[in-house]
Amino acid sequence: MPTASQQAARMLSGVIQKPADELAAMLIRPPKPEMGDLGFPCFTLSKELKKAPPQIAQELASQLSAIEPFAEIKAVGPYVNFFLSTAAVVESSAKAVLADPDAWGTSSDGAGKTVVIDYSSPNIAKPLGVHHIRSTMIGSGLSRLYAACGYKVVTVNHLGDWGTNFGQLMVSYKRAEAENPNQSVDIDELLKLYIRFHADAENDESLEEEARGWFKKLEDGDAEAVRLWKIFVEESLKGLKKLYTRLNVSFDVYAGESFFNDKMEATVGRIEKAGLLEESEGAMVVDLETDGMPPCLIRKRDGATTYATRDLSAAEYRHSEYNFNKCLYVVANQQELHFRQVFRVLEKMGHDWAKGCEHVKFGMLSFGKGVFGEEKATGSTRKGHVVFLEDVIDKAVDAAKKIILENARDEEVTAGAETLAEQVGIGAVIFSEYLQRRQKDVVFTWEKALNLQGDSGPYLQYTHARLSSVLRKYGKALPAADAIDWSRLGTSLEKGVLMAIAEYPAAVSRATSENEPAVVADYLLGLCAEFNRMFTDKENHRIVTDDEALSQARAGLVEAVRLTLHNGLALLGLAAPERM
RNA sequence: GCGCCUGUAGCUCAGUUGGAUAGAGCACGGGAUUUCUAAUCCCGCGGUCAGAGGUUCGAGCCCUCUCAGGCGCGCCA
Repeated sequence: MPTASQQAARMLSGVIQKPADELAAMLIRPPKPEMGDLGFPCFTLSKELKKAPPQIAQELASQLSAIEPFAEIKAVGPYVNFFLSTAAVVESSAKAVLADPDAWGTSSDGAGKTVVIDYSSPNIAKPLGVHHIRSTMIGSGLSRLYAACGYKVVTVNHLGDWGTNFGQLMVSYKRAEAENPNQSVDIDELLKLYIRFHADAENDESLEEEARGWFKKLEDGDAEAVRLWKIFVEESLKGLKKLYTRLNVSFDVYAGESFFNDKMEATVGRIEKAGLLEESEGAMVVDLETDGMPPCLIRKRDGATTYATRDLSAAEYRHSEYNFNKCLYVVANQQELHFRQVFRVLEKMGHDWAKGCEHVKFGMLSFGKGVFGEEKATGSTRKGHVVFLEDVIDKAVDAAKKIILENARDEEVTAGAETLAEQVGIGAVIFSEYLQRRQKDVVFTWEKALNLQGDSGPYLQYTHARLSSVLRKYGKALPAADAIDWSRLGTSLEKGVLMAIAEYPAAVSRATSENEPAVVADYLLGLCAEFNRMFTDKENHRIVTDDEALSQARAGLVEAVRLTLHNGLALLGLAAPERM
């Protein structure tokens, strides 16, 4: 079925000597709905026709007669504006949703393609801080977005489970164990050990040396070092997964850095074989001067590999294992140069597939005034300057619970307050990440984190609860979409809601192509605003009325909004409560 | 010094590939509930789109330069 733009372009093509696709590209959306749904600017024609744009618009409009999908075509200033008929809008919105709710917003754009998404990827052995929410939410949003577009998605958590910090932990643990033989190793205890190490190391430089020694032991396979490492990893993962579950986040694969320990030599061999490896200042590097970048360090002076080597190895592994078309790295801005280097080296190695690798970068999270004293601060786990993600979630859940109990309108809400508070509080935390485009830096404040009103997750969830509530009041099953008399809809508020519904699939595909889940969040806020505007106009837009046909059409509209919102919330990982 | 990112209302942000009078939320002031959920909605207030040039019939958007902030630039990851 041709889109409205294509149809408008075809009609224009009949009265202007220009190909329809060229005209379709010129169509724009008028700034206000009263002005029409599509607009054709006449400025460019002005030159060749030697007439004023408004005159051209008049003449064109008079030559066009409004036939479906348009109800009216008229000149407005220098534009020819097209007004869609309500019937046409219903076709691409309410009817489409109700016909197949699960398919609404999905596409087959990515059919047959695989995308690997590397996200969250925290350094373990310490709990997640709020800043981890960025990669975690952007990545999980993208994984659902790509799945909705028909891609096969493989999500990977590239855990930081290797490095000298484990040596530090071992030193700290050994010292603690000497004082207390029953020293625990749960996640909270590990953090204390970490902080303690850095506190102790300030006064005793030998500790750093000792930590490097322990890490060396770990690399050499020393039994005690390996035993401790395994315990640390296991305990960390336990805490981590608990939090992921609450956030509705999951991974297909946990392949941490240690996983590539035995794979890097082969990668270095391939780099060498490609003639890329050269010696520089005692280290082995790949020169990237012709690419305008500093050299990529492959092997340190002491022969050890680097994180670049590890990422090269991981990319090769991922490609051979999953044969991806795209491989996304949801990692902070800071690593931009690193990934540019890695991708370039992969290309130089002859890996054509490296073109499918993409760094999905995002801005930094810092702490606003009042979080750690009166100045802005960047997080430093070493100083104990962390806001734990779990604390943020818990506080948000508490705040939600308080409001739920204050506002509880019926027994069922009160009875389900615990579960609901968890859904709403976490919804607020998740959604706050989607409130701005990923490239923006974020300043964390408790006030923002705990906001449950305005542009927020709870606002969307509240709207969903309202929609559900009206449908309960309507109380009847809706017939098939074709059996509903949609012509009963037609007020400007109703049309606004229908138009908003119709835009959902485009929002999903744009969010995916731009790797920007925030587009969906933004869309949902707009959809809810449209609905709430209509819903609060109780005089003219009552849903349950004595006029059965009208009620049915409006209930159908409500259900279409609800399903769209439901699907959108699911994409972002938010629960869609039916009461609150 | 070089590279990447950001700069839009007091604050936090949108702005759909260059089109019409630049939009939301928060904050502030006013208003809406005898009837489907007020975590909502409506009205008002609020703008030199960082600045200067340029391209264009038309620029928040494209080009150049400047300014401000963030991040990065081999042996931490």
